[in-house]
Amino acid sequence: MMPPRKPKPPLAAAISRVIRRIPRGRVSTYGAIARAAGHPRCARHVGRVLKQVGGLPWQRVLGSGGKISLRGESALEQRFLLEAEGVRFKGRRVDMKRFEHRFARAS
DNA sequence: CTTGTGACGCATC
DNA sequence: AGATGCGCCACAA
Repeated sequence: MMPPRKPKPPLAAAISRVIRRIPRGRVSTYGAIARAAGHPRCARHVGRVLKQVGGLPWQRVLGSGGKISLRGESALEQRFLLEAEGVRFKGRRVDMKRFEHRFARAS
C-alpha cells in the first residue's frame, strides 16, 4: 500500500494545530493561519497541509477576503458545509466581519 | 546541490 | 468586478 504522506515536519504539525483551533461556525484564512503558526510568509503551505493531512476542518479555511480558493465541485461542497455550520456568504465571499476567527496570541 | 511546484497574497490593469 | 503577474518559501525528486 501507499498510505498518504505523513505530516512529519514541524511546519505541517504547527499549521495543523492552528487549523484545528478554528471553532465550528467560524472560518480563517491561509495567511492568518500561517501567521498564527509562526510562518507569516507560508500561506501557500497551509493549502498543502490541508490537502495532505486528513481530519482537518478544511472547509473553514478561505483565501484572503473570505473567498473560496478551491475550484469546481470542491468549492461548492465547501460552501455547502460552511453554510451548514451557520456561516453566511455575501455573494462569493464569507462575511469575515462576523465569521473570521481571531486566534489567541501565541505567548 | 538544483529545480519545479503550489487549496496564497497583493499590486496593478 | 475579474484577470494577470510576481514574490514568497518549504518540500519532493
